Amino acid sequence: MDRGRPEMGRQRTRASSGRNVSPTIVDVAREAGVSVSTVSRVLNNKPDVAQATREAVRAAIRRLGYVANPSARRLAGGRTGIIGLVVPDFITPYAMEIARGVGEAVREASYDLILYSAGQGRENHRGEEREHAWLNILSRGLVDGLLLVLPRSSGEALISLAHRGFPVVLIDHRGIDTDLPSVVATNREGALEATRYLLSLGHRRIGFITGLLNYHAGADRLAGYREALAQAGVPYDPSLVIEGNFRRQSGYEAALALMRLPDPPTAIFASNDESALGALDALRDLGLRVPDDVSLVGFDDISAAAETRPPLTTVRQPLMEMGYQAVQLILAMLNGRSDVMQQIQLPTRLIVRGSCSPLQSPQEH
Amino acid sequence: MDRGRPEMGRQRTRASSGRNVSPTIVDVAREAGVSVSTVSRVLNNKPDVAQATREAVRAAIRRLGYVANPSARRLAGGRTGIIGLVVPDFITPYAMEIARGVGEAVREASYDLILYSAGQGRENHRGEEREHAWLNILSRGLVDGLLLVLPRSSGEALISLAHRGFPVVLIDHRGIDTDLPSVVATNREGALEATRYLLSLGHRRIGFITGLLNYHAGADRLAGYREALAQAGVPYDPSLVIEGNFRRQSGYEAALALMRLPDPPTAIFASNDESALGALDALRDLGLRVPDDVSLVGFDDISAAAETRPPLTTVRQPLMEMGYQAVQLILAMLNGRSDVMQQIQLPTRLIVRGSCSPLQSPQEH
DNA sequence: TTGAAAGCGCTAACAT
DNA sequence: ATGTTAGCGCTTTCAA
Repeated sequence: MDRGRPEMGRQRTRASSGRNVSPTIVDVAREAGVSVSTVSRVLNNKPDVAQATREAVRAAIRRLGYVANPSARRLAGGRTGIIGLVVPDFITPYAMEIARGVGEAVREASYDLILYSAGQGRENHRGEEREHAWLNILSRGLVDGLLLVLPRSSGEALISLAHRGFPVVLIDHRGIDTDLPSVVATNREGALEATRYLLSLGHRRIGFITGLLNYHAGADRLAGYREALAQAGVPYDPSLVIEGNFRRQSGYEAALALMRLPDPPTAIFASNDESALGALDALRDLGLRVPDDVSLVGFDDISAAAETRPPLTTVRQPLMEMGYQAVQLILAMLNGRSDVMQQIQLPTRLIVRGSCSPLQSPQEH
Repeated sequence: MDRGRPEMGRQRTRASSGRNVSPTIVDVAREAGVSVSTVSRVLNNKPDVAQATREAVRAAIRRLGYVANPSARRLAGGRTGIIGLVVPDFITPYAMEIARGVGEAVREASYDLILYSAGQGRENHRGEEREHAWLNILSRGLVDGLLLVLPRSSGEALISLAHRGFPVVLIDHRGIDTDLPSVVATNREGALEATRYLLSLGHRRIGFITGLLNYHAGADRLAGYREALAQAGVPYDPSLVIEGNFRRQSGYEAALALMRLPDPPTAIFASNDESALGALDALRDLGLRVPDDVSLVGFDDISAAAETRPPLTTVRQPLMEMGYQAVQLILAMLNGRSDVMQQIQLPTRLIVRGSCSPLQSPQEH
């Protein structure tokens, strides 16, 4: 078959034909009177380009309003300058607070940020499967590195991604046992401090509303609670521990259950602010006053925590800072230091506001 | 120069050499024993593929865990199946509420969603310029269509994008005078209704805290306020109108200024809930009771509005619905109906809660 | 119904 | 210091 002279392609490229929709690197090259490689070089700030040439190319770029196509860039093995952030949803303040820290750090580093929500349907059926597909998609085509908040993907998928050399950092990861780079808060210590605080106020019957216990954060907070109790010599009473799921509604129901106990607690520690907010609603519905009748402590310090009545005493988790640090980590990896295998742990801090008061010992009356 | 037999390329492609990092279409083709074009056909659900072949390819895809690379896809002129949403920031409930509606609609249509924040620094220096660059980037490489909330880009850039045939829908756009497809709420009518409500309660001196007046939403709400006043025969008093910027802090300051007037208003209408929240703070700091001493109305009905004390009477803007409708619009465009040039306008609705009360006419005492 | 091959816009060897 | 060219993974004519 005659396929000779293929260089006389039967079809002219779009770029070399009439007027174009959007300028390409070829247009810039022609405009500046140089080759595409030279344009590529100045685009990527490579050395070995004469100063005059460099400026001529820059001028051409400006004249044409040229912006490089990131897909083509990545496809050809280059960088997109974009970092991806995968969050569980676009709604909870928790995730958005992290996104804020990420956004700030990313901007400082002159990267751009793209957000993707893994499964708007929370914990639903195909959530993990879809996140799996997305890891693939994002990592292969769109971004230079990936930050995952509360990843739901199986450790295997993530690990293989990372082992392929793709930069990944986990933020507040769940029970994935791996040595992937990650950023977490001192959940156990935070819960320990909060429980001690309640103990120091004289409380002995302290209700605990758990989070999802298959999350590291959930399990660790429960561990901190138990540890504080043990250290204080207060026996652990399983009936005071109600399993929740971090959601406001579950906090409401748990608090109701707790206060209907024959011997109800005098204080409640919720595993996060959202469920503490739910507990607050329940307490109010029960006609109980906070902190007079029962003390309440949350975890996270989302902005709503300061605005409840009374304002919520809570354990602050440095969400923004966690996002910020995660970016620093991934930046290091992006800059070749693939040896980084750090697990950053950031300290929590008890924020005392108005939702707790000393126990009024009934026997003293 | 001898460049004969180019088919004996001196370098084997990565895909055809040893084991691969991530399976490509070539791998799937080999696995299924067909050509890449056939794989592409089944990938894109094209006709003219034998049922048996189609299934064999599907099986191969499943076996390999293959996921198509969207960058390559788009570069080659295909679809990515991803829709982009550009929001002013990741924080304000306003934008996130819209994102929620978008997320829902997008999922229903089996598309995926990517979020980008145009200028986390709000209204800052290079905000518009950066958004411009992003329009280019997103539209050329990453997504099939773009939804813009409160676009800050010059109309020109947007229009040229749209004229190139790229699907764009504006949500709650600013003063861009264009006939691009867009979704907005009935801002003027909403403000009209709210003001009438205050009027019906007997209020005559109604303070107004504006939003940014270079936003359509801001200007239209002011217009609605003035129109209601005019219709009721109440003279317009410029000293009762304080310019704000939609932010909580500006609402605080405006309310302060309003109440320090020699003849202060008996009711305040803020251009959005966030500034109404700020006004509420100011009123409280001033020792004024809402609604007894002064009535207050907001706009938007963000979720926090129902949780203030007293709960805020406000004009509900169907934020989620706006996002949802915007997706329907872009979907229509994506499906070839490039004739769609609709301006969807969604109705607002007054939500009466506890922050307003009838005017206690002092002269009747 | 299937396959071959030409691009899409870009980067990275490899030449010069 | 600059140009040439071979891919990157995919879609899409065009042939068979």
